[in-house]
Amino acid sequence: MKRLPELPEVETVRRTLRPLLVGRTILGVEVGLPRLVRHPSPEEFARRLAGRRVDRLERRGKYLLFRLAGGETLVAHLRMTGRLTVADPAEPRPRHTHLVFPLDDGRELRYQDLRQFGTFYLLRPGEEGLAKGLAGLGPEPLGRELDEEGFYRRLAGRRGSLKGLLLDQAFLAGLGNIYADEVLFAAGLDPRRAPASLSRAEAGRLFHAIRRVLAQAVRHRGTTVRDYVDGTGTPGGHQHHLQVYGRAGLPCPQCGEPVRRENLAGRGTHFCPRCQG
DNA sequence: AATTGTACCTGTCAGC
DNA sequence: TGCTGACAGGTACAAT
Repeated sequence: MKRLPELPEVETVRRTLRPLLVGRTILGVEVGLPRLVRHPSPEEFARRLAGRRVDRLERRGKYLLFRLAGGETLVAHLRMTGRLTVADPAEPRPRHTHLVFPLDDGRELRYQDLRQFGTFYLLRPGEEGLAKGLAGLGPEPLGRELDEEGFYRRLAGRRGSLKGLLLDQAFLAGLGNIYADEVLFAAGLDPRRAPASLSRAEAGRLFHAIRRVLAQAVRHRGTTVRDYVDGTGTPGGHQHHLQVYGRAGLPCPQCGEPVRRENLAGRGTHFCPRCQG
């Protein structure tokens, strides 16, 4: 019940890393935990990465995309406990530092990951399919490709619960356990509801709650419950604004009823049984 | 075919 | 006090 970078956290990492990395050249990479490098082999990964300049830093769902000169893309996913930070090599490396990318300005990009779940790819143009999760992502919730009407139509025929739906990256890219719960509270919808049972008005409420909650969390620079820090090592501020996540048994901020915690779609799910009817 | 369950990991914490 | 085991959750993959 305590961590995880989701869309707002990854977006904050992108924004803080961008001025430190764009225009810099990656001199090489020290791979301390080869398992994290999914494609190509760790040796080829290091060889092809050396000497590449970072042209742009983008985000897709919870993936960070380093667009490199020459057309290749370094793809990073922080999963649960990954941290990407730029630091001076003279600073001692924190525990669980598994990848180190020296830069041409004398600093280095470090990847730290307590639980070793993170994943890295180096892809040529057209190779996006090799990162399966990335290739299968649904629309960006804060982008323009999705509108209220299209969102409503996509609910039809979906089985399972609203909670499961919001966690499905192929349905919508970027929500994780914290924001799924916060969004459903903001929309006043029961996480156990069947997606196809939503009225047009309820779907509209959900659609706008998703965008409102995510945008607010980005403004707060993400949520830090334990592990998350941005590209400069700074924690986020949205944890002070959580309404239900991590508040099981505490009073609902809206009606005072104790927040309930239940296992749903395989995840701890927090909701107010009165406000989320 | 879509959905559900399990593995992957390690630090934390409840309970004895 | 110190140990054990359950738990946390994003995604790949197996199973249903």
